[in-house]
Amino acid sequence: MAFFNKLGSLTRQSISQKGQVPVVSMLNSIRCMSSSRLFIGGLPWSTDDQTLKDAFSGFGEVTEARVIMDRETGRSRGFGFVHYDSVENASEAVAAMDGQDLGGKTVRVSFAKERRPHYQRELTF
DNA sequence: GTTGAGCGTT
Repeated sequence: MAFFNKLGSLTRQSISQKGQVPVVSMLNSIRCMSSSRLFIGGLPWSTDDQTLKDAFSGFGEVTEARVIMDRETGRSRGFGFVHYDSVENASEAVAAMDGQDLGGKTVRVSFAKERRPHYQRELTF
């Protein structure tokens, strides 16, 4: 199952990270995977919400798809978020879409970090 | 008419 394969991958990845207590970053990885929100990086500048949703709608119900726009210029910042109705579907999307070509760019798909209030932005855990 | 690692206005 892709979910547990990815968990093992993230665990090994977190243990090799520098400057962090392994168990802390491992718990962060597990916490991220308990969510069905995905971070999508490396998007072409032309990608919009609907394009993003279409690209990720083959692995389950996409409840939200958003390309983050620059608040001043209104142009894409080249990344976005996709929400699924379940963690399992999100996991399948990571396995299937990470590293794939989308509009000529190689996209990076991973579980999103927990969205935190601004006053906690500098905190790791 | 530009950019290319990152983690989002509610």
